[in-house]
Amino acid sequence: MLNEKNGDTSTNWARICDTCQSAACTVYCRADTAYLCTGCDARIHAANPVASRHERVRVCEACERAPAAFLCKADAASLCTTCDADIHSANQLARRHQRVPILPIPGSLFGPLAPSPSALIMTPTGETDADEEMEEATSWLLLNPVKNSENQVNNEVDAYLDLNEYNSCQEIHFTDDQYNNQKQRYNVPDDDKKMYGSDSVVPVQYGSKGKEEVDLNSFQLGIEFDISNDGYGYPVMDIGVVPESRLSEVSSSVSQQRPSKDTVDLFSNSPIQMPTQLSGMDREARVLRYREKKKMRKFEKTIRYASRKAYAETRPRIKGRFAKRTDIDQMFYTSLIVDSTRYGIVPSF
DNA sequence: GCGGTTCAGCGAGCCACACATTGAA
DNA sequence: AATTCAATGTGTGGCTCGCTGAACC
Repeated sequence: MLNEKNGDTSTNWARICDTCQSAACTVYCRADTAYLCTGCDARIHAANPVASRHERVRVCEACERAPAAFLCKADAASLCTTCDADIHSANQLARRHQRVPILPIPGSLFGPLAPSPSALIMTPTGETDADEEMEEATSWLLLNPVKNSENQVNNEVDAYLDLNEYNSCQEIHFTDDQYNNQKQRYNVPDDDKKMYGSDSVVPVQYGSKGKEEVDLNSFQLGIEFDISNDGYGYPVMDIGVVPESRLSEVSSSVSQQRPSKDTVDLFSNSPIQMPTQLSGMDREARVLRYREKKKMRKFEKTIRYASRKAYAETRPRIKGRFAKRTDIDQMFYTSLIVDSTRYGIVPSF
């Protein structure tokens, strides 16, 4: 994974850090035109105020060789333009994956790198499991006002699809300036314009645009871009109306990371528009995507205690089951005896 | 069309034990 | 009220096995 010289594109090995030449790079610094590992990034960009302003972007999770330009929410992965194009041109379903531009990491924060956007999608920073469950339940319940037994399944499918597809169903055309800006930033091939346009992925530039416009665009798309304190911009999906009781509970912890108030107001004041008619193909694609997502959701697992995970991973097993350490010791002792007798060595304990 | 066989995929259950939680002293 | 201690409950990952549905004869 690491046996690769910098700049060598002949292999699929991950690019190694330009500085330490040992660890796999995790970010790309445009100002330095350098790929850096987490440690070197923190060290270099904490050196002085000028360096701390360098904009960095994460490295593509697929090829691990180029700066990530887009975040695919369906795959929960940060991808460079090449991998994004490759992966999302594979089939119609993949083509419909929603992707959002990745905003650069600000230089103001140091220490451990903030979690990757993809990780944030899975378990957004600062959110508890209860928050996620609430979001999920809310996203389902709010969009399934009528749940009778006869149409429940269809309603669930439709509602879930509609919520997620709402963005992509809209005819969104971002301006050439917007597109060119993003393209210039991430070297997006011209061919991708149509692709991203069809996917309704609107590059959002916080630097050049007012917050109000961004919010408007985000609402139109149903995407709320979260510019948290760590500077990562990532979309927060499926955040609907939060019950006030719960909102008050979570607002203190969440308020620093997302402008949830705006979302609540927008959604509560503006009824969500649902697509009225779906063509056969469209619906089939939606159902496929629904199943795909549901499958993914089923396998999603949140680790509550990392320490227990670490223990479980190091714990001895017999046929997959956790084994008593005494058993393992006994096995070790037995094997040792066998080996010892084989080589004529008598163990002394 | 029906019944039997084979195969693949999926999910529940199992295991030990560190750690969290709870209740009593 | 605060602290300590013991008892109980929980969560963790890899493997196996049984169930189910599809495919085939």
